[in-house]
Amino acid sequence: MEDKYHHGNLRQALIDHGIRIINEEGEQSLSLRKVAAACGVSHSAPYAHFKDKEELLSAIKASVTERFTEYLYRSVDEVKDESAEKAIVAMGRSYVKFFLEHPDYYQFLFYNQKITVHLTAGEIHEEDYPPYLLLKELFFRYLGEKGIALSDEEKEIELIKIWSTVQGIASIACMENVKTTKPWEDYLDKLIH
Amino acid sequence: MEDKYHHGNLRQALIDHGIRIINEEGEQSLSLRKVAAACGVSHSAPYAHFKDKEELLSAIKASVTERFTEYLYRSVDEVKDESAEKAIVAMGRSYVKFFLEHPDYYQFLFYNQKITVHLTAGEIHEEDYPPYLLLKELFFRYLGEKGIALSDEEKEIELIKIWSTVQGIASIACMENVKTTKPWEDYLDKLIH
DNA sequence: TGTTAATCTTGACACTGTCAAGTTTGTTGT
DNA sequence: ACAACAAACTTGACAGTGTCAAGATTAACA
Repeated sequence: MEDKYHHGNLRQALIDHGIRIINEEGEQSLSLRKVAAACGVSHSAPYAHFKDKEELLSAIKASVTERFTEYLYRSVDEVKDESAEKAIVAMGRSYVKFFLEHPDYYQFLFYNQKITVHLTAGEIHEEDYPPYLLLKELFFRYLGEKGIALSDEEKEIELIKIWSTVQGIASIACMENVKTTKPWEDYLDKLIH
Repeated sequence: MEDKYHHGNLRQALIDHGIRIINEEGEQSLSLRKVAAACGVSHSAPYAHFKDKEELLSAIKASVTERFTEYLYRSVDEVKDESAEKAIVAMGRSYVKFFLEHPDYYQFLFYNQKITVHLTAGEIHEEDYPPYLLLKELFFRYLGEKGIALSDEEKEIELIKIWSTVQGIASIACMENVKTTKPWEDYLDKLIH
């Protein structure tokens, strides 16, 4: 750092301060100039690392997605000695909890149509979206433990149903204008019918 | 209209052009000045009707929510002679279809944390959120038709599960970066287990 | 008909994203 | 060691933004 002309690691600093600002002040109030100032560089410095604001947001989004994925894996790991059903519920709870702990991340991750996640490279299909992979793995383990046999099609339908339920509950829990009468945790207990 | 100093119905014109712009160019590119220009009025004119940009967006949001609700009711009405289960599926399909037809509305309706819907006045609780009321009505009819008896708690849990599943599927269907292998309609067929 | 309040305009301000041009520094080839 | 080059960063400018204050126009009403 210090007072060098070259920052040293501006790219990562921009991402980190960007995440902090989004979480503290909301996405709306994140500006390139503000992030630059937070990193102690001039207002145009970010353009050496990102084509435009969109590209910085995309990088921030990828970074948040990584943290989200780690968060899910950690929660599942904590109950790794118990049943797959417990693990799925644990994952669902963490899924929602993550966004309640970081209220601005939900909108940021899922609802910037102009931003596409680039975890590695290219578009993300369900098949290589890490949270989905985790759920898939757990669900297959669940089917094994229960001795349930399903066709591939039935499996996918069930998977999408579970995933979308969790996603939907997170969505509802994050909506400030819609309140459920029961705490959201209650809706996750019977995630698998 | 004409060349009068007083527009006549500027408030509604701002809302209508606002909706059009959001749907044509996306929410990001909606500015107060642009809407004002579209209405043929000076850049500060909107301030006679809305405190700030947020308040205009809030009015637009309420207007879109109304259209959304109407859209759902219409689709349910089209199958009013069939079973409640069919109606629920029809509603689910329309729920998703509405946002696929108006790609910018999804983010706009659900993910502007700073905007709260004011359909009549005050916050919206699940209890008086019209789409939820519709689903509730259909679900109770479904239970009657099937002769299923549930406790109030069980009823609510099932309702939230159905609602969040539909919401989640809409969410997934609207995500450009996540693609399912099957068309989203397939995941709605077995909405009720 | 005169007063008042609502509606709209004009002008200004700070802030935004972006670009062009110039400056500093690390790297690389000889 | 040194020149050449490319990457990283600065400075300055531009159009567009939300918002406010002050003034102009008009409708409504006493």
